[in-house]
Amino acid sequence: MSNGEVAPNNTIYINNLNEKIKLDELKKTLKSIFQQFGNILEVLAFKTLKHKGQAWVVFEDVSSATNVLRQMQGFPLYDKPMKLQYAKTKSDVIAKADGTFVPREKRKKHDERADRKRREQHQDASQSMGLNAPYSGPYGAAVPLPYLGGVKPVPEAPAPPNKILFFENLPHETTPGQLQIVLSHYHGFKEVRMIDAKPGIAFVEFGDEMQSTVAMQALQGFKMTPQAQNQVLITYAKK
DNA sequence: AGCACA
Repeated sequence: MSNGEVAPNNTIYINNLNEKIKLDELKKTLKSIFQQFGNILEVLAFKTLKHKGQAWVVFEDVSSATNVLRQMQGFPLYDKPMKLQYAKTKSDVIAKADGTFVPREKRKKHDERADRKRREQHQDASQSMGLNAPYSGPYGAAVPLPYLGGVKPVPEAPAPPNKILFFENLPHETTPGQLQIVLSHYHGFKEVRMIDAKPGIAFVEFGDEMQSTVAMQALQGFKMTPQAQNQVLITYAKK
């Protein structure tokens, strides 16, 4: 019964996100990981203390959200397994498309007389939570992959943009040739290097950081084969 | 833990 289940919704509510990641990056990353499930209308995240570590991903179709929920539950992102639920309420973009959107200011028009005296007596408790940027790594620490039982590798320092990308979580049987086929579609692709002693990872070089960034965002979370379990994680290589 | 509409 009251186990926290929520009715299907276009929007996925995510929590247990790594709060150290800057919102811009977080939103981009979520988008690139989830876009494979369907068209995303919006990704929202806020920095207020009440909303840290949370995000909303709005899909055009409920079925996309449902697939995300089934397939990506617990997916480790920036070192933390994501917790996914349907959002409790309809997102504004959806309501606007519906024609059911009610602007927020007018929404409390229920008891027009009951609360008329309640003018904003907020304490203005200026929570100085403005610009704390704990660190500025763009893509966050590499995610330790198979996410088995709790033992984590050392937290890696976040790497700044780099024309070389670091791929993890590849199926171990992946060959450089297979990867090259995928990568050759991206502008500026130069070469892929794999290490026999370390299956599942690869270094991929592009002409510059712009090109590597485009490829990273396009390929983030992809699967080498349809039946592959693991979704590939891509970060900038450490310099 | 925490469900918004920057």
